[in-house]
Amino acid sequence: MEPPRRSRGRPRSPGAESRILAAALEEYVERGWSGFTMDAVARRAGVGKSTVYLRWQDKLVLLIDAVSAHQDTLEDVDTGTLRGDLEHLAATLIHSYTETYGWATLRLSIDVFSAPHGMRIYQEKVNRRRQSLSRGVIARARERGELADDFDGLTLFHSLYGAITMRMIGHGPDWVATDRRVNKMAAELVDFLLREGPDADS
Amino acid sequence: MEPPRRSRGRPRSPGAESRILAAALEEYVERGWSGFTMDAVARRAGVGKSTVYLRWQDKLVLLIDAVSAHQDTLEDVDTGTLRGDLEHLAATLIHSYTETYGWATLRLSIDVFSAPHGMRIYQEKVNRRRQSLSRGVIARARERGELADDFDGLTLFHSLYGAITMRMIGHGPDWVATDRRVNKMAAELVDFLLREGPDADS
Amino acid sequence: MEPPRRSRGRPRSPGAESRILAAALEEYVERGWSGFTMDAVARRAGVGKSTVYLRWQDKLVLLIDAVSAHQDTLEDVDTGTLRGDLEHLAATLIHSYTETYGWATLRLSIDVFSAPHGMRIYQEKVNRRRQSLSRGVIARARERGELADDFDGLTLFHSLYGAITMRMIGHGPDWVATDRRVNKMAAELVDFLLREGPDADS
Amino acid sequence: MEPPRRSRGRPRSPGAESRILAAALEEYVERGWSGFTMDAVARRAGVGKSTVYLRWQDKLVLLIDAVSAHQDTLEDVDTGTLRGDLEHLAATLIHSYTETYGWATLRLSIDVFSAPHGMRIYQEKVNRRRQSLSRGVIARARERGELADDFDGLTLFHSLYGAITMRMIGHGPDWVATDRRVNKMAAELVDFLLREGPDADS
DNA sequence: AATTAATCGAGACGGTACGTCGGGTCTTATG
DNA sequence: CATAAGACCCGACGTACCGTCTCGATTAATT
Repeated sequence: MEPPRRSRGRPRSPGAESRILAAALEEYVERGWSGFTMDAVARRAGVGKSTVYLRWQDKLVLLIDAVSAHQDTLEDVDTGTLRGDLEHLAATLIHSYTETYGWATLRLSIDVFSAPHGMRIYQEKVNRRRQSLSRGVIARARERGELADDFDGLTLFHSLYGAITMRMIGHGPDWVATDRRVNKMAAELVDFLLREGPDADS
Repeated sequence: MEPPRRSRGRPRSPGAESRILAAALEEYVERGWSGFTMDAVARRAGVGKSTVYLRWQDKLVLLIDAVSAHQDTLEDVDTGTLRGDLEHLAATLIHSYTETYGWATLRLSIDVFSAPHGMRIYQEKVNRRRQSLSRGVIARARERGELADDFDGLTLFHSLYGAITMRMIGHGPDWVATDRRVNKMAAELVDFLLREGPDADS
Repeated sequence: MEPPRRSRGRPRSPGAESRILAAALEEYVERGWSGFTMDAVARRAGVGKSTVYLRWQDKLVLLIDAVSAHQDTLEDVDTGTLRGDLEHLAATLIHSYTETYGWATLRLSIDVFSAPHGMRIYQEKVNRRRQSLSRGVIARARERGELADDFDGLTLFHSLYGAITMRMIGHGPDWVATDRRVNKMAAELVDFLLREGPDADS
Repeated sequence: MEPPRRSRGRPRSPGAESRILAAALEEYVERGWSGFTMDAVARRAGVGKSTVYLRWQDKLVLLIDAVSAHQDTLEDVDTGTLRGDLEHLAATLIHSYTETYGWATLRLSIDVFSAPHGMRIYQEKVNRRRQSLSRGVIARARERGELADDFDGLTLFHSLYGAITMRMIGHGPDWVATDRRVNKMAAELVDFLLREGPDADS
C-alpha cells in the first residue's frame, strides 16, 4: 500500500528542525525582535543559513512557528464543569504567557503582526487552534445543560482571552507567575465572566 | 510672563510636524511595518531625514505618535448610565480600530511592541489614557449606585478592551464597520459583561 | 605484467568523463568564469555532483582540464625549415584561440590564474607543453644550421606567443579567423621576428 | 566662470576613494582573488560597504581600478633614440610587474578577465593607454628617421609587451627584480626585436 | 546465487560572500 | 538656527555556490 516513497536525495537531517526552532526561541527571548537575526539562529543551532531557509521562507514565519510550537501547550481538558474547563484554560494560557520563556512568549504572539503576512499566519496557526478549543468547551457545556442554547460562547472566549492578554500587558514583564497568583487570577476572571447570568437554569 | 522666547535661527517650519505624521501613517497603512522606512516617510512629507530625526528620536516613537494621535479620539462621555458610558466607549474603540485607516490602526497598536522600548512607550501613551478613562466611568457608576464597591472595575475594562481586540483580530481586515454593526457589537458585549450580576442592588 | 586489475565495484560510467568536460566547456563559453557553476555543469552533463568531484578535485582543475584538452591541438610539425615550423606553430596557436569555441579559449587560458593553485597548474599543463614544442623546433633549426648557437630561442618563442596573445586580446572576441587572415598574421609575425638578423650564416 | 556647482548633500568624503583603492590592492596582494572580499576591503579602509558600492558597481571594477592605478606608472619618456625609448618602456613594465606589490600586479592584470565585463573594462583602461604610449614612441622614431614608414610598429609593441608578460609568467612569483636583471632583460629583448632589420637606412 | 564494494543521480548540509537595503548620524549649502 | 539633500558606517537580509555528505539504486567481480 501507500508506498511512503522516500524522496531521492539526501534526507533532511532529522534533528535540525527542532534545533532551529529552539535556537530561534532562545535568540528571540534573549535579544528581542530587533536583535533577532537569522545568522545568529543558524549559528546557535549549528546549522547553515541555507538549511534554515530551506524550511522557512523567511525570518517571520520561523519566529511564528517557534511561538506556535509553544502555543500548543494549550489543550482542552474535560474537568466535568464549564467553570472548571474555563479555569483550567485560563490558567494554562496565563502560564504559557509566563512560564519558561516568560514574558517573551506574549511579546512574541504580538510581534508576529509586524509584517505583511504575519496576520494571516497568525490566523491560521493560533486562532484556528483557539477556536477549536473554544468549541469543544462550549459543546460540552451545552450537553451538560450548563449553558443556554442562545448563549454567546464566542463572546465568552474573546473576553477571556482578551482580558488575560490585556492584564499581562498591563502587568509588564516583571510580574511573577506563582501558581497561587495564576490560579487566583484565573478564578476571579471566570467568576466575573460566568456569575449567575449564563446559567441555563437560573 | 514667560515670553515664548522665539529662539534665534530659522524657526521650525510649521507644517512639517503634521505633514510628517500624516506621511508616516499613510506609509504604514500602505506598506506595513516591515515596509515602513524613514527615507520613504521623509520623501513623502517632502522633508529631509534630519528634520524628522530632529523631532522624533527614532522610527518607533514616530510611529507611536502617529497612532496615538488617532487613539485620542477615545473620550470619556457621561451618558448618565454605566451601560451607556460603556457602550459609547466600546463603539468608539471599535470605530477607532476601523474608521479612516481601517484595519491598520489595530495593527499599529500591536506592532508597537516590536522594539525594545515599544512596550514602555505603549504603557505611557495608550495604557495610561485607557486607565484614566476607565477610572472616570467606574467612579461615576459608583456615585450613581450602579456598582457595588467591591466590584472589580479593572477586570470589566480588561474584558471589554480585550474582547474587542480579539474580535477585530478574529474578523480580519475585510470586516466592514457600519454604524449598525458597530452599535450592535458594542451593545451585545456590554450586555454580556453587565448582565444582572454586577448591579449593586440586585 | 601488471594485469590492469579491474577494481571490484561498479566501474566508472564510460561516457561521463567526456560529457562533463564538454558540459564544462560549454557552460564556461556561455556564462563565463563568474557564471560557471559546478551545479550547472553537473546538470548539463546529466550527472550528479559527486560524479564530478570523484574525478576532479575542484572547479578550477576541471576548467583547466577542459581548456588544456583544447590546447593539445598544438603539435610540433617538422616542415623542413625554421620559418615553416614557426609559421605552422603560430597559425595553430591562433586557430586554437579562435576556432570552435572561439574567443573563450583565450579567456580560459587566462582565467586560469584566478585561483591560488591556478598558476601552478598552468605551469604544469600549458607551459611545460609549450616549452617542449619550442625546444624541438629550436633543436632542429640548429641542426639545419639555420640558427647560431648563441641565438636566444626562448626569447623568440616568448615574443611569438606573447605577440599572438596580445594581438588576440587587442582584436577582441569579434575578430573572425579566416584561414587567409590567420596565415597572413602568422607569416607577418614570423617575418618580423626572423628578418635577416638571426640567420647563422648572414 | 562655470561655477563648479557643488552638489547639495554631504560631499563625498575625500579620503575614502584612495583609501579604498589602497585597501583593495593590499587585500588582493595578501589573499589573492579567491580570498578577496568586499567586506574585508571595506573594513580595512575603515569604510562602510555602501560607501564602496556607491563608487564601484561591483568587486571586479573596483579591482580593475586598483590595478590600472598602478599601470599608470607607465609613461612615455623621450630618451632621444628609439632603442632608448623602448628599453625604458620595457624596464618600466617589468618593474610595474615586480616592484612594490610584486607578482600580484601581474596576476591582477590577468585576473581581470575572470568576469563578463572584465575584458571590456580592460580594453578601455589598459589597452587604450598602452596604445597611446606605443604611438608616441613610433611617431618620434619615424620623425628621427629610425624607422621605415612601412615598418609595423604595432607588431613591435605586441612582441615587446607579450614577451615580457610571458617571461614573467614563466619566471613565477619568486623571481627577484634587481635593477641589473631588469635592465639586462630589457636590453636583450630590445636588442632582439630591433637588431639591424628595422633600420630605415640599412 | 549471494555477497561485496565502487559508482551513480539526487539533493540536503555547513559555510561564506555576494550585492542590497535600511537605521540613525553627520556634513554640506541654502534659507 | 533649521532645513533639504544626501553621503556616511554599520549590520542584517535573503540568495547563490562551494565542496562534502548521505541516501537508495545500479552494476560488476568475487565468493
